[in-house]
Amino acid sequence: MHSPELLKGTLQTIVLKVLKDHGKMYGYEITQRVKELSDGHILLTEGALYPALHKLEAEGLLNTETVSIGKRIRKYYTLTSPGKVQAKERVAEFVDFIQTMGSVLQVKLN
Amino acid sequence: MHSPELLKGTLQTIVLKVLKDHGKMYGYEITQRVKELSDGHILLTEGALYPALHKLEAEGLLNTETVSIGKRIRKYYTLTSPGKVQAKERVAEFVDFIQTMGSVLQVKLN
DNA sequence: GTCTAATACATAAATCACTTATGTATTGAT
DNA sequence: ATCAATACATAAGTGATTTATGTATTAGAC
Repeated sequence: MHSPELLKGTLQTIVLKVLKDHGKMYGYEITQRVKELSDGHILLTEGALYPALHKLEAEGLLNTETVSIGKRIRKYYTLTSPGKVQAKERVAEFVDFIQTMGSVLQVKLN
Repeated sequence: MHSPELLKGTLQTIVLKVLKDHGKMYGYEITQRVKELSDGHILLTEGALYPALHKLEAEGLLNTETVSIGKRIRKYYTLTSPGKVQAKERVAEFVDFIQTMGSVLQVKLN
């Protein structure tokens, strides 16, 4: 894991983009996918993820569909149309931020 | 300005690296330099900067030298030896973080 | 056949960096 | 003279995230 400080403010961006790239997903699946994509470096905590999902849903960026797998419950999330727009915007904003930080820290990112 | 969320956790890294690159600097000067380097995108607030400087000093990463310019006071900060090491580590950590985020968000940074 | 880890959701209290607000005082510009 | 910029500082409030806790199912190890 990285110093978790840096991760602050990136959770929603990560969730939106991962959902955009992988379509319908449920919470636990998102944590696993992000763990995979980050090579074990980013471990989303449930205490952060679930409230974030609820918030994004309340803002109309996500739709939910609850499915029963045997006796276990899964809540699948998908992006709404505004959600797709937001995903794009958030990623663009992040890239922009990185560019700026590159200038300030005088580092090359590639 | 960017969404300020993303900036969280980067303040110490910025301060340490700017001090490493520009040598002896005082607080206000740091805000101006960062503003310049970031093309006006990153505006450090005093309420964040001064406490951060005090904290870094308390941790032994910075040395201070108070100078009177006429009747105005300036507190110049320089990196200590551990401060230089930290500057390097923090930047490396940030670059690492960016790399990881690039994988998760599937974006190319360059 | 039972115990542990993994799966899967959820919420509440505590933390902590940072914003916002406020304060003091000097200097330069109009 | 007045306002903006320079230059420091601290305290209250905010809010995303961590940590802690809770419930319940399923798969694998021994």
